[in-house]
Amino acid sequence: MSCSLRHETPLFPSRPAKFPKPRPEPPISLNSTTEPSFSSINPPHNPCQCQTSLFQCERWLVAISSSSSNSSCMASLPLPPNANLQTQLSFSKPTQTLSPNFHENHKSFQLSYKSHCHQISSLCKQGQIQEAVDLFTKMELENLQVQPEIYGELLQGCVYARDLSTGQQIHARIIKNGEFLAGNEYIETKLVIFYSKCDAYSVASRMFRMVSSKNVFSWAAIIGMNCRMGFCEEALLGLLEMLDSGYVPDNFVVPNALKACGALQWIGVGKGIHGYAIKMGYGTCVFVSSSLVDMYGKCGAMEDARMVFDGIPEKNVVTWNSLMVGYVLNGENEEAIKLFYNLRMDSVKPTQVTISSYLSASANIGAPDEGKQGHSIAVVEGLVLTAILGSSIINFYSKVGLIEDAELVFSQMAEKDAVTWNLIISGYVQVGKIDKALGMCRRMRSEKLRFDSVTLASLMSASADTSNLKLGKEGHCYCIRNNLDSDVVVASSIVDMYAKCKRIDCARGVFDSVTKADLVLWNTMLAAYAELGQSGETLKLFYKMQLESVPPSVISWNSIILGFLKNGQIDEAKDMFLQMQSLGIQPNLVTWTTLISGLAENGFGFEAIFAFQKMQEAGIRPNSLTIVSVLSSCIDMAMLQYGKAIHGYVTRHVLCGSVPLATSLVDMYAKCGNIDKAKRLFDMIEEKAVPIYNAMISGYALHGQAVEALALYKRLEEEGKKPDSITFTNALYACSHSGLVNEGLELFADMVSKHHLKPSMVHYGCMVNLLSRCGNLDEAFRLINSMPFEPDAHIFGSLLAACREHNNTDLTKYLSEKLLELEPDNSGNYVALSNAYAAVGQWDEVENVRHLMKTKGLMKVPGCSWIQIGEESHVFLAGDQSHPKIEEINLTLALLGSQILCT
DNA sequence: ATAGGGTTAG
Repeated sequence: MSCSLRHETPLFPSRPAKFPKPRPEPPISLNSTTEPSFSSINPPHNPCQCQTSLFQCERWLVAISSSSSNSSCMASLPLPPNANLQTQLSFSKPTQTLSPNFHENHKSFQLSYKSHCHQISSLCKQGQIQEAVDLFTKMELENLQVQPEIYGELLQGCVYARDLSTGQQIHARIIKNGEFLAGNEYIETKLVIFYSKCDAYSVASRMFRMVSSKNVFSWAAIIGMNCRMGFCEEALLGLLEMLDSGYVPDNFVVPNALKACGALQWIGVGKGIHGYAIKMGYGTCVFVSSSLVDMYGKCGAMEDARMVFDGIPEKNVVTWNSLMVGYVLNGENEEAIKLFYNLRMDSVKPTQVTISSYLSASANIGAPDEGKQGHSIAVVEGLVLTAILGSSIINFYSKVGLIEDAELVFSQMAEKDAVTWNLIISGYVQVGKIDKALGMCRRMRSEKLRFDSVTLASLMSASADTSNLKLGKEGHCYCIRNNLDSDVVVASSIVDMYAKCKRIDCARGVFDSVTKADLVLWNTMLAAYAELGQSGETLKLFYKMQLESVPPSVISWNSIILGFLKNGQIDEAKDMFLQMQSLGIQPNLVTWTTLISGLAENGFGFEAIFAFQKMQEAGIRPNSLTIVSVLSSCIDMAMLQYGKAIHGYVTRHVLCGSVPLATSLVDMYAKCGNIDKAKRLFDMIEEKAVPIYNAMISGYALHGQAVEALALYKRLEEEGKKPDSITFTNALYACSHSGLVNEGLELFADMVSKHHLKPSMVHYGCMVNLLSRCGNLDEAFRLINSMPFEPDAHIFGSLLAACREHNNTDLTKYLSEKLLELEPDNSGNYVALSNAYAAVGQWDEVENVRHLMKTKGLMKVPGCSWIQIGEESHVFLAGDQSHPKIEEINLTLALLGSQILCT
């Protein structure tokens, strides 16, 4: 899989457009070419003393009021791009001359006036604001005296349509009318409501402060606007000020105030308002009680939310939705799902909100059947597939691993936004379909949607998963150019990307550049050091985070333990394991599994098994990873009986089905000496993955059953599966163990020409071993010369092992010098060395090598629990086929010509 | 009055 972008549309544009910060309101300047903003709108105290004139500002017509002292912009009228100023002016300023037959027509004018007003009103209610304004203009042109209510209706129409610019035109005409409408409470209130609803924050609040007549409606509008725009404290302050000035917050204000409490999680204030609402008799208002349910849910008080909910006699769908949202928010997904069931039983018609929340709950607990029902109900109910509903469905399918279904919904959606795209992208990333994710990114860009921090977090995660440093760097640069790198989530993903691409220095650089690190970011950096076994750096960071008042989570502790284990510091790891518990952090599944596998990998098989028992006593259910680690310890200790017990546990707890686990079990039986049982288990597995074949082949190889091993390799090929590098290591080892030179050579050739695999040092090592064991040292040396790399210690080890046969003192001397120069890095090589000395009878040297091994702490073959150096070597091979050093282990065994000790 | 997206540990 290639993520190269060379021949594709570049994912990240090299010269991105400036990334504008979202602005609630456009800037203003009379001589600027941009749209005027409202920040400089400064309504005069007494509009009737003002004269209003109109100026054109590029495409904008601006109403300017000139009072005696200064002139300021009052409102703006957008003009169509090619509008002629003159016509526009005459259009807005009808002549004052009366038509000659005015009086004759007066009666019919009155009739048409009424019908016009009625028509305007109904047009406004239908949301046809433009048509209403046209009719209104017609009335003005006909010199009909327009009553204040009409302006109110029109403004209300603009509120429905959220049409800011048309409302501004109405405002301008109100100002033009000067004396007639000045100080009209109804109009002023409507204007405040209009600007508030359109989220024109500064105009609305300024105007509200200016108007002489405040009332419950304008207060409600201002509080609501503050709430919507996230100024929750201001909203609540408004409520207090309102009460203070003697206005009585009604059942329209209370929901907004409750919303602010919910957003701030101020449950105390929320409860106060709850009390007020009950006293005022709003308890029966479904708007108020639904808001209470929502507020308690947002504050995490689900019992209270439920109590309010249960006390509502006439619930509507919003009430149900609010409670369900609360459950989802507080992680009580099962409750949310139960509630949906009750809602259905109550014959409540679900809305998009219902389905979205229900799907969130289903996605969170990975309940495919439940979620599918939600999708079906949405279809049956004929709900429109909006961006939000569609996104919820996509999120659900991708979280339960049904990416194809997510794709289908995605293709059906007419209305997609950045969230929709981000969901499908992260869905692909999560299932490892990185190319598809990148393709979606390109499509997203071609639809003129910009990548945001969420897109980049997914992209960085994709780069991390594939160790694609090039893509990662490009993404990082994009983040810098577009100010996305200040987002901690993005920063975490960048740090993780650099760490997984083996650039710990870059990771640390990015980490250090973040000013407000959160827990996840600290944990990301800790994990990066831990993975490398840099326990010192991990620990330093661990202390540093606490100095900066970020309390470590169980994840942080897990990294500390991992760091020590990766560095072989078993005692320190165990100490940390105890420390975390004394500080009240309970080890979780990951902690136990880290500990168990760390102990196993460091050769502490008994301790690993002991820890596994402790884990069960602590009531933590192991998963397949834990079992694999324990099995590797069983193999290590050749504890067939315990391995069988684990097998029983796996069967009882239905943990089967995992490929690594099945592989491990086959491996365990094979390596613990029960090859027949291994074969029986192997045959029982229906869908056999390549690693399971590898385990079985390795088992046969270890038992010297090379013919069976090669037959299995053939079978693997016949079944159309692709042998991998480990398959060849094991099969070559079988040949080498049984001295099957021709078969080995054939395998080696197959590997290169038929399966296009590049032999690694290990494969060359196997071949050298095979050739030299069969006495064909010339061929072995020829192969070494043809290798694309310098021979390593293993190769010399192999050759040394061959010296046992030849008792060639000179060659032993030469090879052992070479090997010692290379500083043999595992005990296998030392063993080979010592065996070679033993073969030529240099027992002093044998003792020297043993001593060397002891001082280097290498008395163990990696993954092998015990060896006996000398004429006979007994080895218990540890590790399953996914052991990180499996190739080395297999080779070491080949070197040793070891015997399996059967139990 | 209610709804959708991203990052960390074995």
